[in-house]
Formats: sequence, C-alpha cells, structure tokens
Amino acid sequence: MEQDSVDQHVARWSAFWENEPAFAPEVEGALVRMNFIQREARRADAAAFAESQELTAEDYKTLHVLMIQPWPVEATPAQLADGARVTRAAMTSRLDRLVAAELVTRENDETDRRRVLIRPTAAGRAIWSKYIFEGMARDQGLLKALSHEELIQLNGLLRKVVLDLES
Amino acid sequence: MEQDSVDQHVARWSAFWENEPAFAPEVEGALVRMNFIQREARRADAAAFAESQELTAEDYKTLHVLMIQPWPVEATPAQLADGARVTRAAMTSRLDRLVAAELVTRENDETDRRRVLIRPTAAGRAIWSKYIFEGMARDQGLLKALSHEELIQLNGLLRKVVLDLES
DNA sequence: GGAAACTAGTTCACCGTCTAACTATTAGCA
DNA sequence: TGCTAATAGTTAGACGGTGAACTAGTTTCC
Repeated sequence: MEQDSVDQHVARWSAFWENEPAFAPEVEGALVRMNFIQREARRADAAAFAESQELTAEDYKTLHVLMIQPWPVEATPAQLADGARVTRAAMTSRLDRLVAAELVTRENDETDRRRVLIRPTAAGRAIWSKYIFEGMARDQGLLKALSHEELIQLNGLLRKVVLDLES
Repeated sequence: MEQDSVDQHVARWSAFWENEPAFAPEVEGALVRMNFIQREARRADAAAFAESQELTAEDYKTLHVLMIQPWPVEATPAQLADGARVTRAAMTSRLDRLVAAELVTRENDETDRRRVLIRPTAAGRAIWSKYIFEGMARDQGLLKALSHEELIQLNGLLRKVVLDLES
C-alpha cells in the first residue's frame, strides 16, 4: 500500500528508538493518524463557520447540544455545559452571545427558581438545520476513502478500544 | 459484540434521523469513537503532568518538538511553533516559561541576527527522557484492547483515510 | 419549623492562545 | 549601491476558557 506522511513519521521515529523495545510503531501510527483526521475535521468545521460569519463552531456546538435534547427542546445551562464539555462558567458567556444573537431564549424556571431554561428561537432552529447537514456532509467527505464494509470494520476495532476504556 | 456508549449514541441519533438518508451511522460512529479515544489520551496526559507539577503537557510538547530535531538538537521559535501547532506569539511565551525553568536556552544566531536558537539544557533533556517513556506506556495502555494484528488492520484503514485527505 | 447542606447559575481574576502591529535584520534587484 | 520586499521574533490587546468565590433558592432531617 502507498505510504502516507505518518508512515514517514513512524519510520523516523523507529530509527530514533532503534533497539528500544518500549516503542510500539503501530500504536504511534494509529494515534497519530486519528489525531490527523480529527485535526482535519476541526479545521474544516472552523473554516465553514468562519466563512459564514453567523456564528462560531463553538457556539454552533452549544446550539447543537440544545437541539438534540428530547422533546420539548429545552435545557439548563448545566446540561448544555456537560454536553459541550465546557464549564458552567464558560456556558454562561456562550449563552450570553447566543441570547444576544437571538438564537436562544433564557427564561427562569418557575417550578425551581434557581434554574434557567434555554430554548431555541425560530432563528436558532433555522441556523441549526442549515448547518447540521453541511456538517454531516463534511464528516462523510472525511471518511470517503473507506467503503461501507471498511467503515464497519473500523468501527469494530474502535469499539473494542472504547469498550476497554469504558470498563 | 458488546455495545459501547457510542452504539447507544448512534442508535438515538439514527432514530432522530429516521428516514433521513443524509445521516451515515458508521461515519458518525467512527468519528465519535476517535474523538472519545483522543479525549481520553489528552485527559491522561494532562493528569500525568498535573500530578508532576514540573511542567504542563503543553510545555512538555514544546520540549518534545525540540528534542526530536535532527542533530544538533536546536531549533528556532518558528520551527517549534510549527511543530507544536501554535502561533509564534504563543511560542514566545511558552519559551519564556521554559527558559525561566532553565529547561532550554535562548541564544542569538550570529550568522542571521534576526534568528534565535533554542537548545535544551541538561535539565531539559533529563525531564524529556523522564516523561517520554511514560507517554509511550500511556499510549500503549490506551490501545491495549487490540492485538498486534488488529493494530496493523486499524492502521491500514486509517492510512487509507489519511492518504485520501493528503492528496 | 428552622438550621445545615446541597444545588444552579453567575461573576471574578487569571491564563494561554490568537490576530495584528511593530522592530530589527536580511535578501532581491534595478 | 541603495530602495523595497520579505522574514524572524516580540509585543499589545482581545477573547474564550478555567477554578474559586459568591448569591439565591431548595432539600434534608432533627
């Protein structure tokens, strides 16, 4: 099979660690390749949102986490922070921006007055559905080199890793 | 095969997009799993360096990029910035810290007086070799669920993706 | 019923990164 | 040779994130 840039990296690296049994070329290669793919994914996402000027990839992520809530589509800042993997403090300022852009509303929950409920506006729903399909297309483009069967094979291998890490 | 958390995510997601042909469960699954593994890797790295108190994972990365230069082990801030994938401005402040910690030296290049040459100190070399093997062990632990043959298979699939993205 | 513990969200100070502007030096070329 | 353009590094200001402290409201339990 043709070599990619990671093969070269691993070859240099293997030469560097010659006679060093602790170095595992296949582990290095797999992790560097996954890193490469993820970086490319983030780069493409950031480029798509930079072009649009409407919102950042981060703010889209917040909106996305909100939109995929089970019906009714509403969530607390804490839930959104967990989903977007940022702190609640960071979510406060993300929501400030989304509220200012009128993509979500922030209302007090009258049944528990500590809580705040976030709901998408019509504009927020529209923006989300505008970008969600573009994102899917980008993701599929990223892995377009693999056949359906190869994708299933890849998921099988990755599932083993994830199951091990989750146990 | 047993299900991992990503299978559940993909199942919910598939139900959400029922009758929506644009959604590709295997693509979503593979990317989410790679994301999971990378996040776990970063988490473990950050934990290892947080425990040590000697330097951050980011500053280690800088030192690492410096140490893997071909002999003689020296580099300009620009080279290090490229290797660590941060801007030169960010590298300036990273180097301030490493110089203050006496892990690297910063000298003017007399043949091109715009340039600065960064070299590791003895302490810098020592710290790097202390952590490099721990990092390799963490990486191998991350993928310990896969046999050698499975690792080769995984690299084969990922190589196809990387080659496609590089072309 | 009321004190203590817990929970939700926000504010604050700090940190690391980014972009853009700036200084100093070198290279290109009429 | 002497402008002009390009290059290396740093600095300045803004931004988004973090953890800790804080306010307000709710739950627990004697």
